[in-house]
Amino acid sequence: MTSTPLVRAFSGVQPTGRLHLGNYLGAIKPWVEHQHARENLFCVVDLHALTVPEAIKPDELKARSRNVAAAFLAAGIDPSVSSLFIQSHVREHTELTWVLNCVTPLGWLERMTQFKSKSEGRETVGTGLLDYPVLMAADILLYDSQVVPVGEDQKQHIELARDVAVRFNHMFGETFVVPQPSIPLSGARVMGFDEPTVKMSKSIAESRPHHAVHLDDTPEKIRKSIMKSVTDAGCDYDPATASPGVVNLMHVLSAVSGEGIPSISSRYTGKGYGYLKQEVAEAVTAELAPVQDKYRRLLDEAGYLDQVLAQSTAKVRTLAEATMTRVRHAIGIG
RNA sequence: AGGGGUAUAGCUCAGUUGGUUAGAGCAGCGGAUUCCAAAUCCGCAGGUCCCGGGUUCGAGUCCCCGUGCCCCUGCCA
Repeated sequence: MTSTPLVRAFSGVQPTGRLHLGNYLGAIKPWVEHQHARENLFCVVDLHALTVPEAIKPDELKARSRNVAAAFLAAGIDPSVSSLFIQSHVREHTELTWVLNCVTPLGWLERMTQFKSKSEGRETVGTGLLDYPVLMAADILLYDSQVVPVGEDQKQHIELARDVAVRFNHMFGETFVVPQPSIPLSGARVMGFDEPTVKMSKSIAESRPHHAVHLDDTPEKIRKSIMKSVTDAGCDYDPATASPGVVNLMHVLSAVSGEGIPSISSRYTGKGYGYLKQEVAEAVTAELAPVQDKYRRLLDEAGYLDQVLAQSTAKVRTLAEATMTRVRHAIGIG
């Protein structure tokens, strides 16, 4: 049986902070639902987690990387279909980064908006923070990735990866596949429960417990965070005019139940927000329960997780080695 | 490299001539209130006072060494 090769997609997730409902509904769940549509490489990018050295907790980083991988499996990523591996386990990422560094003009990095916003106000900025987009380019180019599903905030980084690939190809001959950004699969954009005007964020959630619902939260905590979520003094469920917090709650409910926003809106018209919150809390708890169950089992008997990671790593390493051989040959090293 | 300034709670900062248990505002957490939230009120928690030495009965405070950051002046095959 032969089939046309699937488009290869690369997705990275940082092992910083705990995964939350926004990560789940916005990214993981849609990935699971569409994992047969293309060849997916899911990479826990622990090297990217080093870019803010003040935040590195060496004794926790390994565990966090494994936790993220376990969460992916628990959410339904099928390791026989998709690859799931940890970035630092494939050494070629760092080697390619150095080569690409030498090809990347400094100005390209200095004008990255994420670098500017992340370095703003910080006392010291490590070189790694500036170099972050090059590491990301290496991640993508190493596997001849054709598409990279990212949100608006990461689009500039994909463009940099393209620019670097084109520049290298131009200087040293056709070596890299030039990747395309792709709209992430129709994921919900979940806003912070305590501040519904900003996207739910792992870093904010670390200092504000009720900012997010985490994948490993207890039902009591889930309920509390949702009940405490910010709304307004009125009673408006019209998606066009309702306050951000109410709209966010309706989106979350829609994402887990599949019910359309207009239907939810009309069901609750005339009722207090408390009732909506209760339903959201119950729906989220029910949605997460089986995932949490599997997640705990995976971490309890770590053998399976390690085996999955080892198999995926071996598989993707073949791709990485092939690319690096081309790169070394093109540029004259190795 | 030299000179100066600075380092205290998650953030912004107080902290007297060296003196009891290092404080405030904001943020956070819990409670009251509210259909829920907000506002308000009550309460709670949070610190290696940058690291290491020294002086002293006693050091956040004084001295020395180191480190990070900011400013100035230089050096640079």
